[in-house]
Amino acid sequence: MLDVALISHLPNFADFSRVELEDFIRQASARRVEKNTHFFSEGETASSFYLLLDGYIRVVRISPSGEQIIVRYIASHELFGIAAAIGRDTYPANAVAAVDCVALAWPMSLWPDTVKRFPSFANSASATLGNRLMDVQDRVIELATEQVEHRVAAALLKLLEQAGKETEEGILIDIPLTRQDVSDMSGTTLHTVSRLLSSWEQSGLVKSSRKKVIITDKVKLTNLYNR
DNA sequence: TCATTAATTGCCC
DNA sequence: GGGCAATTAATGA
Repeated sequence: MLDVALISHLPNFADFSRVELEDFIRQASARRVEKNTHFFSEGETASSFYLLLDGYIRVVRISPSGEQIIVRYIASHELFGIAAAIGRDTYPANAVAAVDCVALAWPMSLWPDTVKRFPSFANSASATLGNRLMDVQDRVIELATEQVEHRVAAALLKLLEQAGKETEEGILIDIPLTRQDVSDMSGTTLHTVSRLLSSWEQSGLVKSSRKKVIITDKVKLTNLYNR
């Protein structure tokens, strides 16, 4: 039996009564997904919507030429797979666990009624979609106008926002992240990312090792990006 | 220890 | 900047 405490503190559920929340969570099922396996794939019938409780998810699309593009990462407490909210009956992208993940899943058939009954739920879903739309727009502009250095810096700063964790050395991006991953996010190659990270490491902006990036000077990295 | 996967670097376009 | 290859490093079975 799932506990309402898992979600009761989230703004999505602000106007659910205790009973309504209990009823809602009774209809959820917990889904554990191992690192590097799919929650769902692009084009699949969207039978559930999800709330990520723990972990990080990569949203991935495959370009016509077969290259993988990381569209974004999803962090804990975000809704995902909300195809119904944008009037689709299939998922628009692949959702892959970047680490071992736990999420709650509800049947998509509950979506319309839930949105109707609970403004807090509807509003936070809209906000989530709105934020993602803004991110996409930012990235379109970046890809069209910015230098590679700026795009890579922007990708790292975005991840920092979502998955930053304070450590003694700096702020760690708390997701296993290869050079390839970073290049799949910023439209460049792993070689260029490797070279950039090496030079940034020399000038003290970041520290990186295998699947790990720590930002040691966020201000300088941000300035680099704003130039 | 071995096989696999990731990262770095140099050379060339 | 990207593509490629050679090499080295880290990791996990």
